[in-house]
Amino acid sequence: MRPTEKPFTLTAQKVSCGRCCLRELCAPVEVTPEQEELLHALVRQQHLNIRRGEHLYHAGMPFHSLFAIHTGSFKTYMLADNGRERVEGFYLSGDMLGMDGISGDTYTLSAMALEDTGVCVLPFQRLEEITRELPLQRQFHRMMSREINRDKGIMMMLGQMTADERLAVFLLNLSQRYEARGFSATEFTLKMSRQDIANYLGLKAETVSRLLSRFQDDGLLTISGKSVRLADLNQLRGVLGFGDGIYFDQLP
Amino acid sequence: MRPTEKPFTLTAQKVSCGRCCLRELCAPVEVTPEQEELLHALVRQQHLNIRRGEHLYHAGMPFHSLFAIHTGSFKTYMLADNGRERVEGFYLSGDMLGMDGISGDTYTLSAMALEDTGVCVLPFQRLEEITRELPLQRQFHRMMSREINRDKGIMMMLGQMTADERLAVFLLNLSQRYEARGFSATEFTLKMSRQDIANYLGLKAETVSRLLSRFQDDGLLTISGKSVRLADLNQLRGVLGFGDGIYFDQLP
DNA sequence: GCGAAAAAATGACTTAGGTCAAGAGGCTCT
DNA sequence: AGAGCCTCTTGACCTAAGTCATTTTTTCGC
Repeated sequence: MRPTEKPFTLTAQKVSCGRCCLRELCAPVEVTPEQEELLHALVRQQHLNIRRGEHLYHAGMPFHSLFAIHTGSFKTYMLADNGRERVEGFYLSGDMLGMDGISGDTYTLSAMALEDTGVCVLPFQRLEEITRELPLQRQFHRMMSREINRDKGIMMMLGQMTADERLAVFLLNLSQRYEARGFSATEFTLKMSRQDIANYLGLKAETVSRLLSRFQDDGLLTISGKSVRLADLNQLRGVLGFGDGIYFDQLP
Repeated sequence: MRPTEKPFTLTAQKVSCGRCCLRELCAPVEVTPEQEELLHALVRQQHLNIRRGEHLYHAGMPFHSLFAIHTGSFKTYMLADNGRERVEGFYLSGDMLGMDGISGDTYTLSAMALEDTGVCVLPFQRLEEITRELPLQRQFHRMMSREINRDKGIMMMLGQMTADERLAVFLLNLSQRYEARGFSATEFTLKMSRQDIANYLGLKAETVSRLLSRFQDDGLLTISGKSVRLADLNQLRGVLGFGDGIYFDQLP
């Protein structure tokens, strides 16, 4: 999986840090070069590399920072008292992670890397200061609200959709997000296990397996292990019987 | 349904506006009298009375304000393209409404009054200014994050819980929220229809009806129309088979 | 306070998705 | 490279919750 678009020059790479790590935060905002430098300074401050299967943070850990995913992907999940796990979301490069921690002193979710990853650490206090100084406060609030609306979309799904609708929404959403990152919208790798997908969708792994096979039989997609090729996006949208998109308010 | 605690004096009533409308925002923060006056000015600016069944805002309407519920309660819901409705939440007095609108220029949900209500209008731009000036920015972020975590809780529920667990969580959550507002934790009125409860919980109205009857047969509660009396909170918690509380991170 | 209309309760029956079990690939670690 | 362990797939069967239909209760407009 690699970008289908222009490769980065060295200068572009530097810019890409603002555009990539923090793109969710400052996407459509105009900042002066000095302000941009301020942001870069924040981002550059601390990088982390988390290996596949390792945690970026655990539920209950003291909250100090948000994280911008530079490369790789994460799942977030919570563990109920009785041990039931619930996968809350999948986060790709450019997504912001850790907003669950803002409301308290600790994170409420755990974040596990689905592959080897690189993240930028954004000390929250400093970030609050910067968003206050730069014209980013509104942007920051938008970002949080987007997270709220994303969750509303998932609730819609979990509350009302059938199993095949859920899987279709999931695939279309991934497709859309990869596309927004310059990757192919129709061919990508599922970094997460069937079990994780199922859990996220409120289903069982067997059901996801069966549905993937059925979608393949119906010519909607080709799947082999973790690699999917969406053969017919429109037909896949057809599974929903109506427009999609509202379900996962993603980046503008 | 009336507060079980001390009645308000006139002065208390004035204070109560900060404590009631905005309690979610500034609950544990110490503000100077002048700052408090600033807040009150914001709150006093515009009041609305919305009658049962009327809307406070519709999905798609331009976003300008948040709303603090002074008295009464609302449901928020979204309508999918195909007409399916999804109830997203129930909001009681003191709750903040409208955060779904922050991420865009319009509200993404609709908010309908479940009874005759009074709300304070909080122009968002002005609110952002105030939270920046007063030491409330962090509080405001907390409030938004709480909304995020609340949704995570609902997702947990919709994704993994059985019908009776869902209903038990729902009732316990309401109980807790009424208690936090000074009402009885065990006797209250369901302002919303069975249909709304069912929709919110990802069930069908018939299932909710049957479960309420079964809970009554099992001695967990007494229900008559819209009035519930939770007879045995612990037994109700027992339906969950484990601790509750994490599912609906409410006010501190 | 009355009658129409909506909401709620209840019963009979159906079904989508879960459960359990067994086999097939496909990674990882030496 | 090969053993062992996951993860995935597939089949057979089961059950929780949904659907549909009917009755009862509540609500609301006049």
